[in-house]
Amino acid sequence: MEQDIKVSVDAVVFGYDPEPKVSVLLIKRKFAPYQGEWAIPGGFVKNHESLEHAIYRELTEETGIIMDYLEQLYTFGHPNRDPRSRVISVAYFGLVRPDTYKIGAATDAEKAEWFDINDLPPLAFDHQNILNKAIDRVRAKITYEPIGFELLDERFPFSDLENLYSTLLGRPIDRRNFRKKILSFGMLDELDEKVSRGAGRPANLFKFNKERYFQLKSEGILFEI
Amino acid sequence: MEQDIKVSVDAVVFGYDPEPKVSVLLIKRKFAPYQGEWAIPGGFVKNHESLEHAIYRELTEETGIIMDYLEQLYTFGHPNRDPRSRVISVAYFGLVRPDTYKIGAATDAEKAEWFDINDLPPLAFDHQNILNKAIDRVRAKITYEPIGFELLDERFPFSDLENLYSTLLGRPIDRRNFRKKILSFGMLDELDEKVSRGAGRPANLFKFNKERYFQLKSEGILFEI
DNA sequence: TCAAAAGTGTTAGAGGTACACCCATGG
DNA sequence: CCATGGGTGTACCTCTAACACTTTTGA
Repeated sequence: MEQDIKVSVDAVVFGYDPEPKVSVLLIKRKFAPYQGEWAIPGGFVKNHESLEHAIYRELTEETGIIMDYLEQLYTFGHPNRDPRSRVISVAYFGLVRPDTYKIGAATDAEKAEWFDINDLPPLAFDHQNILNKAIDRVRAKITYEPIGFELLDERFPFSDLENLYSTLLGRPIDRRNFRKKILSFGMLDELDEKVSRGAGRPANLFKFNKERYFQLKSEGILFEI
Repeated sequence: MEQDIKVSVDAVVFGYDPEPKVSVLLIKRKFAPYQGEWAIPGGFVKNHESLEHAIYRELTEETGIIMDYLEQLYTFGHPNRDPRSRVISVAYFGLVRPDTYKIGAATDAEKAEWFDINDLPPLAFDHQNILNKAIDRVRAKITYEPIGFELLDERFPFSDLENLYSTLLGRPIDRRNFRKKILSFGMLDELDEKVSRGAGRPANLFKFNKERYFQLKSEGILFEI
């Protein structure tokens, strides 16, 4: 008997809104099954495109967003995960910076919206599983690879980084120890620029130095929180 | 245009032969393409079986081996990775214990053989990529999860564990510090049994206590080398 | 001048790393 | 009795974790 299995790609796209909260991009489904329900963006792979190309294409079509970081997460293949037919889904997770985030939030054309990861609507298919796995992965990954910077503006005050980590990890962090540790890696450039956000002393801006990171990595010096 | 993509599963199965060396199970292909060349075992997924079921089935059919540990690795989907048509492969890696290992080595029925990971033949398709990724993953994973025990007999002398780690990590380890650290987790039961292997003082046997491991894990105590 | 956020050092304790000799057995 | 692999303790040093006050600005 001929194999009859469809292949789709789906992406859990994270954004960081320095309220602080971590958000996920969801779309409202236009067609059955699960019509009118929320789902993570994605769709079927075309015959001659790569999986990465497919996910970029779908995200552009459905949400207009462009990710700053993308990584394969897991492949979900349970035989009954789609009520129509056998569909396996190669899931990815993506990270976007706040400026992109803002644009995405305005793109109502396709009915895409950001949701706080602690306040999600019910999701179509097995998308809650996918989302849970993505959250676990991001949480674990920010402790040993510097992917957190992909959720911040290119130039950011140190407190944004602090808040991102303590929000994602779900626990308070010691500001002094955290700053000491991060700066000791020498992967951040301190800029001669300050930013003031309402009350309080203005903060110095920092920039993640990717070249320096790769150099240090090749010397065996690892990022780790 | 209708989607026409095939889905296969492939598994990189590791065994540990306390020579010491780490081996991978390969099969010699019977049919084109790449007829007569070595490849990692795998095959097409049936319409109504799960991906895990598919990989277990294929491994039984092709090599007669039963894995002690299996984990999804990555999904390879480049449009040209199979010369016949579009095929995406969900890759897994598996670990087997030496007793299973021995049986597998004898199962010549399907022309399956073990190869030292440092002395491999050229591989069909993109299987070298898959293998590289699997090796990287296993190497990284044994440092933060106790999967190494799935490569040893249920009861093993401590030196087997030492040799496994130093072989996989590709560097010498300090015997005293390693033993101190591993035993400090309290995940190993020391048995009242010794084993003698040729010359030298007989070694005490140990056993990995899985229940204790999960208990400690739930208390937040993590395995880490 | 007050509220709010940024910036900054020290100390005690835990954990990691380096290191060498004796023990038990088989041949 | 000798070759081979098994088993063990200590000291230094680095890294982590705990902890509170001063500075700079906007309102």
